[in-house]
Amino acid sequence: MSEQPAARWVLHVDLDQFIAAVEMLRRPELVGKPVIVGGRGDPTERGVVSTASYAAREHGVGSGMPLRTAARKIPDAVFLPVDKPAYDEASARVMNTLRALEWGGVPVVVEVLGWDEAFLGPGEGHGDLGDPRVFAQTIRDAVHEATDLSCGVGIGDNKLRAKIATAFGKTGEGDGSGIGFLTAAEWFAVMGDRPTTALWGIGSKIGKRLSALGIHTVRELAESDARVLADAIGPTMGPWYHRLGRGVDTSPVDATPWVPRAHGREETYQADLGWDVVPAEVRALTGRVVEDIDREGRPAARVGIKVRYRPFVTVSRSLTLPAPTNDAAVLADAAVSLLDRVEHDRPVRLLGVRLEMVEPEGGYER
DNA sequence: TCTGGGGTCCTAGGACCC
DNA sequence: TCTGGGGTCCTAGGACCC
Repeated sequence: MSEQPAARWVLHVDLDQFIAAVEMLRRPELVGKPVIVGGRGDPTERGVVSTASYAAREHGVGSGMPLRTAARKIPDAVFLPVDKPAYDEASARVMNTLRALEWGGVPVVVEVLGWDEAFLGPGEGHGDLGDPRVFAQTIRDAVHEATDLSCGVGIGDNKLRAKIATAFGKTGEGDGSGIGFLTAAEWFAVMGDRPTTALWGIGSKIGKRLSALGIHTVRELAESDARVLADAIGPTMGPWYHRLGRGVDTSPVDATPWVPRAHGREETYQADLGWDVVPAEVRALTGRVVEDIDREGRPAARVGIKVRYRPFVTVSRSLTLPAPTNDAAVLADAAVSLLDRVEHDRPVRLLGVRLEMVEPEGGYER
């Protein structure tokens, strides 16, 4: 009673503590130490942790935690600023290494997910794929050889299961082998009793809404009524969560280069901003985003701003331009005009500007 | 002690059109 | 007498991911 076609292997590659590992490559003396990368590297400033090394994670420090909280937990940790160009470069080396691999006699298909993750699938016209565990180890060896970085690999019969499987091989989360395995045959034995938030795509908010419906585990989600979920959560998301519960995912591994839909900049200020300087800041942020869309070569069709007054008090406003443009002055005027639609009675903690680009001819491929 | 910064996609309600 | 139904676009907000 399989819900899926015969296994067609998907592998998920995830670099270990990627950002911290890149920092350790150029500062070998940091290996084994609690290293925390985030913000400008000053734990007395507003900012959060981007990545903590495994040694730091042992003390309860993790991504998203305020730097000040991390500093309280590990006063003698090494704090480093985020160095985006260095991670871009290391990531490109890893992805190029993956794209050079062959599996079953033809190049693999590589779908990049971010700086430190990718899905790999068999290429068109492949021959015998052999044992996917053998290829998983080939991946780990090749990445280590080319970059000195280590990675975990998840093996699944679709992307969802491959992604979840990765953690099962990681030190601290799994058996430490570096390779995890999860297919339809193991789905309910492995995932059935876990909370719905163990699924990729269900976070704390949806987890709570599902709990309110009496759905706490992956098995309960799989056995729930998709129509009830559609009514309660929405016609698209409800049925999708139901498929997640069953481990169903038919999306292909797709190497099509990603075409960005929008670019934005936001900044949390170390000291809250008075309204006398807010318009100038919005203009400056807009100017930086215009540089990004100029590189994309498509004009902006919509402009949005975000204003945060205090933690958790955030509003956004947006408008559609009369005609698409990449004229920096016009876009800055539009962004500033949106400020008229928000309250001016309190100082500002964060400002954001977002430009949505016109669709390329023929629309987005994915 | 007090939540970054980069994104994507979905939902809901109102306006408007035929 | 008494407010259809389908569709699109726009805006604000929410949720999720890395």
